[in-house]
Amino acid sequence: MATIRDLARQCGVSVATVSRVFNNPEVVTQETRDNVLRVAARIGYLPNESARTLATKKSYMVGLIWDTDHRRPGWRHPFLQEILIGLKTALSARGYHLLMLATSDEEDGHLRAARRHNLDGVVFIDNGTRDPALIRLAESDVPCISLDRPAAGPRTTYVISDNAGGARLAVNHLHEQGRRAIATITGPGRTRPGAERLTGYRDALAALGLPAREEYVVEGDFYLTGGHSAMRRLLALDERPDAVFAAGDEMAIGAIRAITEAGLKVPEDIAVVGFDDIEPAALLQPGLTTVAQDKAGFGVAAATALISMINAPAAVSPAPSVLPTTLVVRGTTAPRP
Amino acid sequence: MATIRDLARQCGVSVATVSRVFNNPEVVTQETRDNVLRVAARIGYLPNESARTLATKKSYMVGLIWDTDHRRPGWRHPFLQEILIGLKTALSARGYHLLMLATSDEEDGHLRAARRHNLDGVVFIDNGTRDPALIRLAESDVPCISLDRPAAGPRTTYVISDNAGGARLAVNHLHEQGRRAIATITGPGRTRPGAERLTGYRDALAALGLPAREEYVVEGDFYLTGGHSAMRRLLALDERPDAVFAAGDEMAIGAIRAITEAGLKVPEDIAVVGFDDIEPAALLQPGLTTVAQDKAGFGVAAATALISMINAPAAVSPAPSVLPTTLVVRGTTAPRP
DNA sequence: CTGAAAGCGCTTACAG
DNA sequence: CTGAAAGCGCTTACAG
Repeated sequence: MATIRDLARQCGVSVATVSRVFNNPEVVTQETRDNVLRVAARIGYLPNESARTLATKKSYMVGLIWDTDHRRPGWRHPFLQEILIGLKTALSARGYHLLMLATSDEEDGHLRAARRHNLDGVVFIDNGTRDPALIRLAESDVPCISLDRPAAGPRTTYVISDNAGGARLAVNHLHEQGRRAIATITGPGRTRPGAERLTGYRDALAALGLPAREEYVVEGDFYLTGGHSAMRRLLALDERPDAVFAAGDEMAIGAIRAITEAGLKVPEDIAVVGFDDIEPAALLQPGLTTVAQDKAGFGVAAATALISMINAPAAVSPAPSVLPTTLVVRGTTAPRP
Repeated sequence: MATIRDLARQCGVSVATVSRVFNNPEVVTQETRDNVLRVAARIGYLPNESARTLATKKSYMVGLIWDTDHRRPGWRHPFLQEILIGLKTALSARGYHLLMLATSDEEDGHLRAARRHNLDGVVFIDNGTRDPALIRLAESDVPCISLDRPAAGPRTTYVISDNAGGARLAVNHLHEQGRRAIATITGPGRTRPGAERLTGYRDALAALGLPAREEYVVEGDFYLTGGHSAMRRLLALDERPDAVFAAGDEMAIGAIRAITEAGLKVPEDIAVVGFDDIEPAALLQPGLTTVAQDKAGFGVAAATALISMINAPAAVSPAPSVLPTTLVVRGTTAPRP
């Protein structure tokens, strides 16, 4: 591997000049610049990023903390994967690489990794909000951005969907279809998206003048099995709902299964709306009507906010980004017969 | 940030000794070792990885090349994601981080990135075999491992499933169910998994003494739409098959849809077997019988092979790993009525 | 516009 | 077992 010294020697200039050709080209004459570039290409010179990082304190690497240890079931993953791809693409476009950090069980493990590797910033994805290691990192001076979950710190912000707005879209749509007994299967109450979607559900009912029946609110877990058992509870009610808003597609699919098992039909007897628009939603028969999150938007918003923090002189946390959601109508909703 | 010099000063030893405490502890006395460690913890000393890499040429980072540009449709992604998680976990366990490389359009882009970042190795996932940039990298002295696709080079190997064996499992299972008119929807012929699964299908038919009818072999594209149209072709045959082996779950799902649309039933009229065991396979109704690939095994095998190459002195490519497949029986196959 | 020199934070023979 | 010194490959004031 040719070093900057080799290149300088072959060009008959100092290493400082070679360095300038790559980092500050406008300061060196056209002639030397061309020459250095030509020789560099010929001998295959490549700057050593470790040496650059050591000298500049800038790694152009962003850490990704994705706790893949607790192997949870379900279809949440495709959602995360799309976000991950969007993030990587957006970061790539601005010259940053993404370093997937090894999981660590020490409380300062993530922060240590960030410092050791001179990471310019860190992204959290699919992590618990209460994880002490994340809090530690978020509260440090390392620029951080959390996806789909709130997080706070001097140089920390987050990107989240308009969960309440999406829930209102779902309820309003069901109402337009003539449904009046609209139940909901919620996410875990402790999660931000779970809580916000429930708020949106309640607000929409109120705005429509529909009664708020507490027996129509059943808590799920964002997974298929939780949706299934929640739906069974709803089916056992004296006054069966004619529509269900499930706060996640997986739960919606579990609910549909419970409905079918009970000998009822979707959407004729009970209409179902989910949340997320994961890929299988379009492939089921009937297709799942759902509230779509802007997955690519997550990546772009996260990259933009993170890089602006990285380039900002001191502690400034941009406001959280709230991404709009859209309703995707498929076969699990239809006008009430 | 405390440096090794700060730490050495506070401990009253040389930086060399501090370095040894972390890299070669058995060579320093218990006493100094304990002292250095204690002070290090107190002042929060963290070794700078860029400096270490510069000095040692070892980064403990493995590059991941995952071409996410060509946004292909479908359910292939969950499969890749599970592999990715397995890989990351296996690498983490051995102290390696995974650097997701920015996509590049230069032919030597990946190789340059590997060299610039002092990557210890590189993993390819979901890339075309004929990509010149990958060939360039595979033929370099950088240890490389390709997942689910063959690749060759002085320090390159790959991990792949026993595709032919899996296909035989599928055909034998259909035969046991009393099916005799067994068709197949293949993957693209140019792909290794596509070609091998077709071979397995043919071999199994021959071993069972069933005739090889060329009209029962229809090429698909690994995606839902390809499976759908391939199935329509099969349904149009004079002698309709009573079973289909689709070389991918997505195609199987497309095939089921086509069968249903034709007014036929799965598995009564036509039994269907897929390949991959992607998550939705278990969630459809009826569940999809399929040949499962060992997704976690990919990650472990890849990490093991890669690290052994990294630690091997010179050019040695371990033999490719071939992972066994297993049949997962669900609702889309049943004895012929 | 360019060069000499110091410095980034480590590791590792080489002596002792 | 430990220290002094050189070296890894860059960047960046500071002079000129």
